[in-house]
Amino acid sequence: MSAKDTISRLLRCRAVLEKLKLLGMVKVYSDNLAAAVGVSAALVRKDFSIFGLTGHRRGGYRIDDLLSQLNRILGRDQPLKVLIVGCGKIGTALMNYRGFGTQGVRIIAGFDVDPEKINPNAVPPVYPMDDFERVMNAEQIRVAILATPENTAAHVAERMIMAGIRGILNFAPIPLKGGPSCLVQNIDIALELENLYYFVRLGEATEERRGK
Amino acid sequence: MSAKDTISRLLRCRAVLEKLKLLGMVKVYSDNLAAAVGVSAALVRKDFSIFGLTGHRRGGYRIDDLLSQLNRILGRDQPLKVLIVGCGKIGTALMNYRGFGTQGVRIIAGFDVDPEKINPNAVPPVYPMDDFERVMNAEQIRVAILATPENTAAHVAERMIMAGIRGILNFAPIPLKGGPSCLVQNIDIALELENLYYFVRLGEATEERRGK
DNA sequence: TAGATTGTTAATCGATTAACAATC
DNA sequence: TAGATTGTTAATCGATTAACAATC
Repeated sequence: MSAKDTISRLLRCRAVLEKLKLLGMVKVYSDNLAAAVGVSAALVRKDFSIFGLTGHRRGGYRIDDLLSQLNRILGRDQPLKVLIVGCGKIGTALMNYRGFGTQGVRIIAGFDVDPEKINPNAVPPVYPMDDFERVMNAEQIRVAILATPENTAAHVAERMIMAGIRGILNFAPIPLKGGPSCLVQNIDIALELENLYYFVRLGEATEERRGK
Repeated sequence: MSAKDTISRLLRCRAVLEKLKLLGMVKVYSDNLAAAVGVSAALVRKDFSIFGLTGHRRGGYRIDDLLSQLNRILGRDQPLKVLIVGCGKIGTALMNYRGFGTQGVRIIAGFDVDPEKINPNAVPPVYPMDDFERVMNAEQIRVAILATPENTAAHVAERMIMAGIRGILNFAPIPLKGGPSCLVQNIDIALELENLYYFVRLGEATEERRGK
């Protein structure tokens, strides 16, 4: 899906632009952005043109302008509020993840069925799973991270979807399918490792062949 | 990159096949696999044909045969040994991740610069970063997970690559680029959430329009 | 002006799908 | 045999790139 890839690239452009701005830079060329994001300059301009992001012929792009246009498109007005379901190791790690603060992601609460994990006074608080629907509605949240063990993941996801969650980032070690009312993005860590390993071995195989 | 996608699909097919085998099933059709993996049957057969995986006209595929052929291609002979660099919240969570055991991924050790994190008696053990090269060579490891904070990630990655690591799965909240000797797969959690959120909002927008 | 960069169009490339002959 | 499924080819689809006129 290219729409997805286009948005990914725009998000990465935004991250780069924010860093450039902090460094005090004022303008940037498609060439610079492309190098920073790791794609071709033509593709950066193409992505921009899809959303009507414009610069100045000969003069590149004003970083401020580009950022405010990107923020309008990508929605950076309010922070992205997220719930975490499953407060085991991974869930807990994500509760206080450093990478979120800078990116405008805010973890509002965690949920678990294990009474020992509950702690409404922590920041973010951890509530019993029974409170999920209530908190979700009270805070108007539509995106959640799923981080339960494999055996409960599908069941829990169903409950979240029933409650009205529209997007799930799934860290459970089993891929889930979305549905008409809910998008699912699976993060399959074991699969990523095995995929990486395949190409590592492939590279070694071709190296050996060359070496001969 | 399709090669990457093809391998991902084959890995997912393998995972499905292993479950079917546990259930006592003997044969499977491209149709079944496709539904389980969430792609078209034609694509499953296409992926198979790229690697010469064959079944029986009219008779589908024998699960045992397919599994052993897939294992040959994807390399399931020995477990995939992995090191983790950075034993903060995320790194520690991955140290004992349940999803790895079943998939043949084995975390051999973790590393950190913080003396308080060191524990050579834990399973897996956590060593000082100074021991990285030694352990990597002793265990013949080529793939590692990077889970340090943003500010040290690039520097640490460089050290890992110098040491001879060939593949890095990067959980640090800053995308890294690979190089000729090392592949990098970035897991950018904030970006995944923002991407998901974009399409959630997009869906809501079109729903509203329909509602009118 | 001369030179450089954008914005966009057309060309290319590659992945997926459709379709069907082969065949069990 | 009749029917169903594979393996593969050709068609389609879509994303990326190349190229260049517009223009600052």
